[in-house]
Amino acid sequence: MVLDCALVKNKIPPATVKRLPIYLNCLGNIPKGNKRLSSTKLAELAKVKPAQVRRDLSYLGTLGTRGVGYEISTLRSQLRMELGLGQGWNAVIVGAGNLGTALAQYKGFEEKGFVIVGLYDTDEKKISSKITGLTVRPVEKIKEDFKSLPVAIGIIATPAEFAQETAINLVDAGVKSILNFAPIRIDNIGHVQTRNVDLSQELQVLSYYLDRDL
Amino acid sequence: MVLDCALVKNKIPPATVKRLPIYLNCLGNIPKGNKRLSSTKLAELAKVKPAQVRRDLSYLGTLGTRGVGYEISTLRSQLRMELGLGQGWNAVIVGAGNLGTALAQYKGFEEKGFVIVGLYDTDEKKISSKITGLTVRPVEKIKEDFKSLPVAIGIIATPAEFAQETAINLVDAGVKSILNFAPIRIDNIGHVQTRNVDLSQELQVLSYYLDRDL
DNA sequence: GAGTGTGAAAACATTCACAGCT
DNA sequence: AGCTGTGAATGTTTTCACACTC
Repeated sequence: MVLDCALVKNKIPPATVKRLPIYLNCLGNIPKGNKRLSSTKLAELAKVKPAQVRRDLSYLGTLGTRGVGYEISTLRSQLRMELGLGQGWNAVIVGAGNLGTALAQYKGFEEKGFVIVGLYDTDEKKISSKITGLTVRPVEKIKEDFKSLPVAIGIIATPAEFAQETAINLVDAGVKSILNFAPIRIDNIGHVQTRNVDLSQELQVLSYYLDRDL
Repeated sequence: MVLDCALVKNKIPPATVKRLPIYLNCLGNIPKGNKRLSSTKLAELAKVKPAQVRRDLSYLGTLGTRGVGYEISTLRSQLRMELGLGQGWNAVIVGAGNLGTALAQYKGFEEKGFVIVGLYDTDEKKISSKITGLTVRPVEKIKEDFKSLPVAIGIIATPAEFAQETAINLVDAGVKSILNFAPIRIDNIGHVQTRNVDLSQELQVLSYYLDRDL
């Protein structure tokens, strides 16, 4: 018989994890003053079925009140906690081109509790310039910089050909996970979780549905 | 009994559709000279199980040769055709900020058969400037421009507050689908398929797994 | 022998429908 | 009356395992 270790967190299904950020986002768009909301209302905002909302939220523990609904502020902090967004993860962006700059300026990040603490590039012309209050630093300094300020997440916004070596640098410097926007797949390196975002992928999926639906 | 209409395309499950662009991408990274590949090899490149590859590809019709594998060039064109990428969809980008510029320059798009034919903004200072060979035009001209050159896909890269009205403009001008990068959800408008890409969403999912895995 | 295509099983995800709380 | 939480039903996706082809 397996020992029921106390550290085993109640596992939330991946499909649900993907929706939690959406719910969190929807809550952000609700006018202040509203204190509670029902699964039906949240479902409408998030474009899912009410039963789905209830099932998803039930994985976080019991949050709602029968007959009444969910208290918005409680729900918000529960979602943030569950997603691990309470602690303000430090992140850096490698690649200060248009994509890197766009990401550095992207509203969504700070809002959700990610603090961009560094911006790196190899281009002499960009180094030392300032973008959104951050000074662009040379990539060689990554490891050194991380000694004084540990960074959990590395975001790759370099051209495809430098993405792999950038990933290795980041892992070497100690990041815990990597988000890659370069149009090339990067594999998990050791224990470091890597997620690849292919900006053209969604467009291709759209394209598939373009000729069939209706 | 339901009439078996000839127009009914053999439906491909959504989970499979999402992987087709990944396979296509993997094929692009194979050195020329290789003529065939096995499901095991492709699975390795795409980070899925071999059986998954075979099942997915089997939805496209019989493509492989038993005992031999799949012919790379045939498979490529089949994937492109199935995804509707053969015809070079026209697309425009609204919002010529950093994100819009990054998207305009993004290698992945042209490669996959999307042709960015227009770039629009409201900012006087940006209008008439050139980005990657495209002249930035005022958003008011969208409808007029589309009369001479029909555009299937509108890409929104504006700040959140202008995203909704941009979507309405695009639909009014005749796009068939919309890809939204602004950090706000846009609903399907009429029959126009809308897909929302939240750049911070993946980061939030990463964050969830940051404290549990290992 | 090597590698596909596919029934059948297993795992996972969504939805229904209703008991139970406020 | 209104709305949650959840067993049970249904639908979808993944995986296994093997008959079949080259």
